[in-house]
Formats: sequence, structure tokens, C-alpha cells
Amino acid sequence: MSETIKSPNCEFCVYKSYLFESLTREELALVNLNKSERLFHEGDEIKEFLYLKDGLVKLFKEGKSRHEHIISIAKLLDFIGLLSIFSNANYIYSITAIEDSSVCFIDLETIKLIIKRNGKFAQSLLEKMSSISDQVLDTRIELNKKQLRWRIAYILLMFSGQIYNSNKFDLPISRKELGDLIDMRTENVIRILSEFRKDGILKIEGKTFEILDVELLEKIRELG
Amino acid sequence: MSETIKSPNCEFCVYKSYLFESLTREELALVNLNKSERLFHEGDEIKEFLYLKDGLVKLFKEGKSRHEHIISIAKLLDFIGLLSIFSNANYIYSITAIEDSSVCFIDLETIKLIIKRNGKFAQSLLEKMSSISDQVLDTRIELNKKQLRWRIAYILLMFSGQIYNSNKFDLPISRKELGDLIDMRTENVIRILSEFRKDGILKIEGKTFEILDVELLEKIRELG
DNA sequence: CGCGGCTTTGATGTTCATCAAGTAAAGTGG
DNA sequence: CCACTTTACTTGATGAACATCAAAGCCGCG
Repeated sequence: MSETIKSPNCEFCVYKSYLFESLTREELALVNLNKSERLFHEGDEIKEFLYLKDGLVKLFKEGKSRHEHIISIAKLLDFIGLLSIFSNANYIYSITAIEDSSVCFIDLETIKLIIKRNGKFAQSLLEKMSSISDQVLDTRIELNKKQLRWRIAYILLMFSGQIYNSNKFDLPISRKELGDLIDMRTENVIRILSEFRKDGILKIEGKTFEILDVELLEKIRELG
Repeated sequence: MSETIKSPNCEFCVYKSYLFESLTREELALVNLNKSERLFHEGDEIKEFLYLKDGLVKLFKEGKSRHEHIISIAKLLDFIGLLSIFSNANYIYSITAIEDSSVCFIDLETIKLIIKRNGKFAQSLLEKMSSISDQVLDTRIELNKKQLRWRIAYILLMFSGQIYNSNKFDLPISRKELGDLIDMRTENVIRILSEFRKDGILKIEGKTFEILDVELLEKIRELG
């Protein structure tokens, strides 16, 4: 289960400027009163308006069919929760921690109240939401045009470049989940990882990945 | 080119309740001052905050690669323009009329002003935007899982059920564009249409389509 | 220790993209 | 208005990419 931890004042939060800069002093105080900060462990499900301070979560949809479909992996500063808040679709976005994560929550009703009162804040939300769904949709469109080697290159470079900032990292998800994220079967994920290993692009030991030839991997990603 | 036509007062617009019910009298007057209504002919490009009153438009993205990718076809009451307004992504959504269309425009700056002033309106926009991007994303995910016969069934039923409300209709787009919309090659669009024709599901004469066996088509759509 | 889940590799089959080629329809210029 | 060009449409043949099936090793867990 998740655990609530001591929660510092929003006023001094390093992320204040990212989203809440348009709030009045009074509104910020309101947020401060109605927030909580919690630690989430791997596998914990997250259900509210959230703000990821540390760690890694996955955003996914559970389709009518058996298996989930991962939409996005998000880390620090990303604001993926947005998509799930106003959504009243048939089937809903879920968020789960895939690494121990520290998350700042704000009561959803409080957020809605502030939206009503502060149009500038609302506009900022609109822009962020637009940007996020753009990004998600673009990725999806690109993914479906490209073939499997491209997808693996893409996702490996995402982990090394955007998430861990290192050529060496521990993959936080299973190979099956990796497949769910980039729309391919587990077997093919493994097959292409093996290819890359044989070609000297990767070094793999269980969950530990090291990209040996970044340039080549980028080349694979650039050329469709 | 598009032509501006006489534009009635928003106060009495049948669509007022759909989006603008939360506006104050004063704000509505502002909208009224800053709107224009225009006729668009097939092929005309649309670039502003819009509100489709009649006709049919397509929303698409032009990718880095050669061919456009159609995201959605929209008719009456749909509010697809939303996605393109706040978007500052690398490549942008475009809207083009595929049938002669009548569209109500509102100056973008006016809209932004009202968002800032009227939080309730902003919230309504947030909800609509969420719902639209949900829908678009869901469709895309479903499409990419299913095979070609499913996709054709889906799109034919969309035209007959959601757009024209008739089993007989003129397809407003080319077979190539149909392919762009549901992610398949022109040749395969034609091939499967032919199959359906041979199976007695469809009657096709050029652009004129008639669905003879709706139940069977729905069955194809239900079973992956 | 044995069960189930994750991982890996190989063999096989299906689906679909691609190539090719020909017909019909729709613009275009003389 | 007709010859010409271009664009849309259609069908068939081929091959590549990928899903599926099968089987075996590995690991953690009750």
C-alpha cells in the first residue's frame, strides 16, 4: 500500500512554477490544505489528480479484450494524470507505479473549484492537456507506421535518454509490458533484443540493459 | 474559397446550450460580436476555432512522411476543432471540408479571454477536450489491433449510422482517403469492398454505397 | 518440490504491403 | 470537342513482416 508522508508547503515546492504560477496566494493556500504527498510502491494503483515528484508510473487503458494497453510511461514533471481526470469514457485510464514513486496529490474537488475561479489556471491546464494528448497521439501514429526494430530502438532510447539519462539502466517493466507499450508480441520483443545483442548494440543481463552503440541505435530509429 | 454569410445572433443559436450555456449575457454578447459564419466548399481549409453547423469535415495530421493521416471525420455538433487550438506541437492538426459545410467561427482571442474570465466555461472545454481526445485515442488503439475486414465494417457502419443515418449514402472521400482514415492501403480497401460486394453485404456503384446486410456487417465488427 | 509465470528460441502460417498492369474516369490544352 | 494526360480504381501475383504455436529452461514462491 501507499504511505502518506510529511508534506511540505506548496508555496515552496520546486514545481510550483510549472503549473501553479497563476494561482493567487489564497488559492495556493487552498491547494496546500487539500493536498497530500504519498509514497507509492511498485504495483500500487493511483487514482487521483496527481503530480509525480519522483519515480516512474505507467498510464494505461484496460481494453475490452484481455490485455491492457500501455499509453505512456511517465516520470518527473510529467503530468499524465490530466488525461484521466476529466475522462468519463467507457473505459478509463489507469495509473500504476512501476518504480517506487513519490507523488503529490490534490483533492479533485479542490482542483475543479480552482478551475472555476481562476481562468488563467484553467487555460494553463487546457494547454497542458492538449500538449499531452498531442504527444500521446503522435507517438501512437508513428508507432503503428514503423516496424519492430524501429519500435525497440525508440523505446530503448526513451529509457536511456529521457528517463534514466544513462546508457546503462534497469528496465522497470517486463518484456511483456514492453510489448504492450509499443504494440508487439512478447516473443518479438525478445527476438529483436537478441538481434541487437548479437549485433553488439546492446548488452543485456536480465533486467539490466546497457546500450553499447548509441549511434547505431539512433540510426535505426531515424531511418524508418 | 469560403464565403461569409449572414450570421444570426448567438443568443438564439440552437447550439448555444451545447457549449455556451455557462456564459454570462455579457460574454455571450462578446462572442456574438467576434464571430462569423461561413460556407466552406469541398477542399477548403479551415484554420480557426470553429463550430460545425452543417456539412462534413476531416481532421488530419500531415506527418513528416509524405502522406497525411486522417484522425477523424466530423459532422454536426462535433467539436473537433478543439484539439487544434491549444496545440503547439511540431506538426499540427488541419481541418478540411469534405462536403460543403457551414461553420460558425469565433475569434480565438475572444475565446481565450472568456476562458480566463469564466472558469465554468473553461471546465466545460476541458471536459469536451478530454472526451474528444479519449475518443480519438480509443479508436486508434482499437483500429490497430483489428484486421482489415473489421476496419472496413467499422467505417462503413460509421458513415451509415453516425453520419448519414441511412443504409444508402455517397461516400464523401476517395478510397485512398478511406485508407488513410483506417490505416490501410488503397488496394486493400478496394479488395475488401469487393469481397463484401460479392458476399452480398454491399452494393457499390462508384461513390454510392448501399449496405444490404447490416446485421452481418455488425457481426463482422463485433467479432474481432 | 512443483506450480505458474516470465523468458528464450525455433518452426509454421497468415495477413497484409508491395509490385505490376490494366481499365475507367476526370481534368487539360489545343 | 477531341486527343492527351493524369488521377482514381481494380485485380492478380509475390514476398516480407509479423502472429501464432510449440517446447524447453529459468526463477521465485507457497
